[in-house]
Order: sequence, then C-alpha cells, then structure tokens
Amino acid sequence: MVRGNAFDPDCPTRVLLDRIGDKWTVLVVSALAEKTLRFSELRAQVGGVAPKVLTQTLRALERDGILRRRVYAEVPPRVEYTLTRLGRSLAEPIAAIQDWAEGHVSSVLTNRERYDNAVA
Amino acid sequence: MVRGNAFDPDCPTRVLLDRIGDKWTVLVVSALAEKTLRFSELRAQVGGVAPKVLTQTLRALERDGILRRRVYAEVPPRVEYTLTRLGRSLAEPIAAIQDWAEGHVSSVLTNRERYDNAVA
DNA sequence: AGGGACAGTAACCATAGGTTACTGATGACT
DNA sequence: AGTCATCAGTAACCTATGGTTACTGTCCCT
Repeated sequence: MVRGNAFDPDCPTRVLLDRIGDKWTVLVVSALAEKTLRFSELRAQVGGVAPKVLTQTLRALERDGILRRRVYAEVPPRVEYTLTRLGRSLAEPIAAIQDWAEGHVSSVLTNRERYDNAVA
Repeated sequence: MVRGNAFDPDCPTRVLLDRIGDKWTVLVVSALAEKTLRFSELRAQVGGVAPKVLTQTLRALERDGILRRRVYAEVPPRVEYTLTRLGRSLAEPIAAIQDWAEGHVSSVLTNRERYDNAVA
C-alpha cells in the first residue's frame, strides 16, 4: 500500500483526514490564512456557520494546535483567532484545493447537469 | 475578499468544498489515483466504509464527473471505478493534503495530549 | 441442492450538524 | 435612570447525514 496506511481507520493519518474532512475546517483555516480574525468576523466571513458549530470547529482546531485563541478582558468581549505556524503550513495545501475548486467548478456543474438530465 | 467568493454559501466553489469535505471523498479519490478498482476492492482499501455510504459517495463523484463507473455484464457482477481526467487533476491537491497529514500527525497528537491534560 | 462470489439495497438507529433564543457585562443614548 | 446595542458564546431543541446489519438476485461450482 502506497502513501502510508492512511486507509486504515486506526492510523493517525486517518484521524487528521477526518478533521480536515469536516464541513468547516477548510473554510476557517482559509479565512484565517489571510489574517487574524475575531469570532464575529469569522462568522461573517464564513457564510452560513451556526455559532455553535463554529465554536466546535475552533475548539477542535485549537486542540490540534492549528490555531491560537486569545481572549482580551474587555467589554464587550474580544476573542481573536490566529493560525499557528502549524496552521500556516496547513493553509498551503488547503489553498491548493481551493485553487482546484475555483478552476473546475464550471466543469463539475456541467457534468452534474448532464448526469441529472440523463437520469430524469 | 481574496480567493473569489468561496465563503459565500451560494457560490459554486463552496459547493465543491462541501463535496471534498465529506468524510470519504478524499480517501476514495486517493485510492483510485493509484489504479482502477472495483467496488469490493474499494471497500477493502478504504477501511471502515459502510457499503451504503460508499455507494452514495461513488454516485456523487460520478455525477460530478470525477470518476467513471463501468458495469460488466458478468456473473458474479463486476463494476469498476476509474478516475476521469478531472478526477486525476483533483488527485494532485488531495495528495498534497495527505502529505501534510502524514508529515504532521505527530505534532497534532502531541498538541492534543497537551490540550487535554491542561483541561482535565 | 446448497453454498459462494459480487454489488449493491432495505430498514432501522445514532450522532453530528443546524436553528433559534438567550445570557452577562458595560458603555452610549435619551 | 432606564433602555438599547455590542460581543462571544450556551442551552435546548430538531433534522439530516452517516452508520449497522441483514437481505436480494444471478450464476457457477461441487
């Protein structure tokens, strides 16, 4: 088997792919790759995230050392999220995925239409 | 906003990220990047997929034109899945993600332990 | 006649994700 | 002095996706 044993569910690599493959991680990391953002800015930037889910995602990424969470004792409260060095290294392959997506959306949408018409 | 409008939920790019961000797409594309596989081979290769979910994933990828499904009228039945050219182009950034994962698992696991100890 | 190979589907259950409303502290406005 | 807005979440609830186990159909082999 090539590429390590990423296909074994008990392999740590799989654990990481599971994390990357959650619905919001890619968007969050990509948003933070540009610059540090606070909670509400992230919420606005990544359209459609429920606050609960955003919190979950951020906690998980913090736990993995992908980003750092900084709380400022102010009123109204201010919490900033920044990518760590590890997070910045992850941002690169993620940007590659996004480039691919942007470059191939039209093909995919065409394919979908064709497929749906063939079925229906 | 940089990188197009991938953060807008209605943007087509987002649609693709949603697809890539499902639990099995990355593994399936990565497995097929090596070579054409039949259903049962995929099931064995990608440990832990339920057949139902594998079928769903494969149908979705076929619809998007990422892979081609070929049925041979034999008994026992034979169905082969092959990446299309589009699929092969997607395999590249996916491989980059996998490389990142393999290179950074240990950091992440260390971070997790530290985080869990700090909380508990 | 019975069992095995293969590619799924059917029916059911568990968990992750999503929605809406709410908290708590303070400053600004009327 | 009372009311409203700001901000970062939580709480309680509901739904949709993912997961599990069992089963189907066809033909060959023994």
